[in-house]
Amino acid sequence: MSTIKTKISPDFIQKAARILKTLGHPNRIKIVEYLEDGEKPVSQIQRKLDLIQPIVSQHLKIMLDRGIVKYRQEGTRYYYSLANDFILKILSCMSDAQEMISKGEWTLENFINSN
Amino acid sequence: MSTIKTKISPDFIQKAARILKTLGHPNRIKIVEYLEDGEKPVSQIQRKLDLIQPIVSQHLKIMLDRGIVKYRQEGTRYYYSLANDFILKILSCMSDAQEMISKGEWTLENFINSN
DNA sequence: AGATTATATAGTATTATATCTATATTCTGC
DNA sequence: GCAGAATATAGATATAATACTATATAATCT
Repeated sequence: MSTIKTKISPDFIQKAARILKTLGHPNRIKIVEYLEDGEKPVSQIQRKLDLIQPIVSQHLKIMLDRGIVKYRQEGTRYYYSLANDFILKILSCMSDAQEMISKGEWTLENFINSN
Repeated sequence: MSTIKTKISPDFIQKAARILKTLGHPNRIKIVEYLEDGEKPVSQIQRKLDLIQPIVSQHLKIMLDRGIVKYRQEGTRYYYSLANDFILKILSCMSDAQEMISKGEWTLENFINSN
């Protein structure tokens, strides 16, 4: 019950929404998590997540455009990495949520009204 | 450069994505922020955010279904509030991001490849 | 130069979201 | 019971996101 007092400035709200929306996809979360311990070439991400190559490239492009990841090219390999460690804070926040939910302190889905 | 070490369990990733995606809309962020200091009836949210009523109700419904908000009915009024203060942590995380960006420590958009 | 590898990009079909308008529901006061 | 207020819900439509297939690019190796 701590008083958190958020204040996101009105013109930042659009950007904040964009960041959250971008992270709001399972594969992109997985990619970010996988990049946590350093840069990885596309092929390695692909194998790790068991996805076809264009899917990986497309998700990476989305995250590139939105400043979530960056890359470094070396020959024919593109090494992707997190543009900013900050992104991990959001994920670590989510792993806190996971804990709350597993402890039953938060019931995520409203099953009465579930879509 | 702190080592954050996220670990979100594979079966929680879907849920995490859903939460983030749900918050990934400007109006929903605004609603959550507005609910920060306590429950509010729909009409008040509507006036505050300058939106038409069905839009507000629909966003509230989405967040209700996903366990972000809850409500309490009193007569013809529906008082909505945050289902869990935890959501605010995510927003406070975003206000940190805002600060980083304003300080130039993070360049969000990749303007070369912007879509 | 030709073949191969790694990756990006284009095009497309499918599905999900968002917004709007219109209408239904539910409660209250008369 | 009727009128009005507050809110929900339905339906239509527009837009965006996703995933897939196919193809292009670009570097490397022979």
